[in-house]
Amino acid sequence: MKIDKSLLTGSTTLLVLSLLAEGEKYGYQMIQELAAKSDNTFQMKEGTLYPILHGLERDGYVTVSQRWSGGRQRRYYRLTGKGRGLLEDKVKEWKFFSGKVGDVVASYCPELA
Amino acid sequence: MKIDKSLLTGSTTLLVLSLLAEGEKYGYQMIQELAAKSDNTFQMKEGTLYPILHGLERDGYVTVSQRWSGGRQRRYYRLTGKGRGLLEDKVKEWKFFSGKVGDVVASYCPELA
DNA sequence: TTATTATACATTGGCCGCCGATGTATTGTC
DNA sequence: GACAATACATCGGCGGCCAATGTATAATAA
Repeated sequence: MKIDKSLLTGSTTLLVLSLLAEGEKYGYQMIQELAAKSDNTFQMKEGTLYPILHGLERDGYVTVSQRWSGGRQRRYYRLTGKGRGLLEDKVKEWKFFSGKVGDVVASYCPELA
Repeated sequence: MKIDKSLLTGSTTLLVLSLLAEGEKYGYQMIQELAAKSDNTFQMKEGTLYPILHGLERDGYVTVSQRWSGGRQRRYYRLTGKGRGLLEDKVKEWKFFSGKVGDVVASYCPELA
C-alpha cells in the first residue's frame, strides 16, 4: 500500500530509535532492515536518516563508533541511557496519539473502524 | 499529553473528513467538537482548518451551503460521494500505516509495546 | 580488464503541511 | 459601552522530509 509521505512526519525518529533498541547498527543497515521488516512500507531515504542520526548524536541520544566490518568502514550507532528514555517517551506519545486518532474515527464513522 | 505537532501531519484531513461523516458541520463547530472528543489532544487551528476545507471544496470532496443559524451566518460543509470515498481511503491508509508502525516498534522493542 | 551494481556515508535546495499572528464582523454578556 | 465569544479568512514563516547529487570502495558481471 502506498502511504502518503506526510503521514510519516514525526514518526521517523521513533522508527529509528526502535531499530536501535535491539543493539548498535549502522545507517545503511537500518534502511535495509526497516524496509524488510515493514514489507517496503517504510523506505527511508539517506537524506532523511543521516541528518536524524547526526542530530541524535549531537543531542546525546546515541553514541557512534566507526570501525571496519565486512571489508567496510561503518559508523555504528548505539542508544545511550538518554536515548533509551527518548525512545520510551516516543513510544508512549505514539500510542497515545494513534489511539486518539482511532477513537475519533471510530466515534464519527464506526462503520469504517 | 502533549503531542509533537509533526505527528499530526498528514492525519488532519482524515480527522476533518471523519467529523463530516456524521453530517454537515461548520468550521468553528468542527474545531470545538474535535477538541472535546479528543480531550483537547487535537486543538486544530483556524489557519489549519479553513485552508483544508477550501481545498476539499475546490476538489469536489465537500459542498458548502451558507445560511443563517442560531443568529449567525455559517458555512456548512457536507461530504460528497467522492468525499466519502476519500474518507474510506484515508481510513484504510491510516489503519495500514499505524499498524505498520506498531509492528516495527513491537518487533524491535517488544517490552515497550 | 573494465563496466556496472551494491554498499556506505554525506549534504543541500526545495517542497509541502501546519500554525501563529492578525484581520474583520457580529452576537451575547457584564 | 466594554469585553468575550462566535465565525470566517489569509499569509508569512518554520520545520520535516526527500530528490538529487556527490564521494569512495567492494563485489560482480561482461
